[in-house]
Amino acid sequence: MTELETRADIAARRLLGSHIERTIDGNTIKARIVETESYDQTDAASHSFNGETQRNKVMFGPAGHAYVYFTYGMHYCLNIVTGQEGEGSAVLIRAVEIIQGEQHCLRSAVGVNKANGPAKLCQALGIDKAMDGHDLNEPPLKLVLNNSLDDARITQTTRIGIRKAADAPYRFYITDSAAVSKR
DNA sequence: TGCCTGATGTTCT
DNA sequence: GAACATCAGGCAC
Repeated sequence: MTELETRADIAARRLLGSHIERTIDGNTIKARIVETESYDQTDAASHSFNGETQRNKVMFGPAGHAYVYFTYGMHYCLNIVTGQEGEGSAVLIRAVEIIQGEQHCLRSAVGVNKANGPAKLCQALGIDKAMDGHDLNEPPLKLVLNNSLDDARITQTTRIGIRKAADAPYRFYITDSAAVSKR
């Protein structure tokens, strides 16, 4: 996972087009990452901005691990830890496209609406706090890097759904994907 | 189509 | 006690 030991914004670009393999009850769901946001310790919107806490300690761990946090009382969001150990940087997975095993998803919505939001994709893939700190080299949640995506197909823009540092252009998505979240 | 609001619990100040 | 990296449904236009 050394490719993720880099700046969060660079890692966020690399993660676009990569695959997540989620195994539930022996069934594998494959999803392509189409939208990401990067966060690091210099960023006021990041959980790591105010230093390490019990909640965000995974962010300060080694790259290639999952940081899952609970928000708004009912939703989980999946991040992938990037950068060097102790750096406190991570990439939020905002949206994925299900490319295999859609029938095994734990969410009933159809088509691109299945996983076009950070909380929706966690629901669809059955990701919760049990996955916090999970090594993404191992099942039941694996990250398969794929750097074949052409830079010209990536759009960089400002993040959404946050108040702090909302002007920072740390959101990345695959321009021609239908699964990119609207808000 | 687009804005508003309720649901809900963890975390931090 | 307030903030929060959200979502879905309801309502007005």
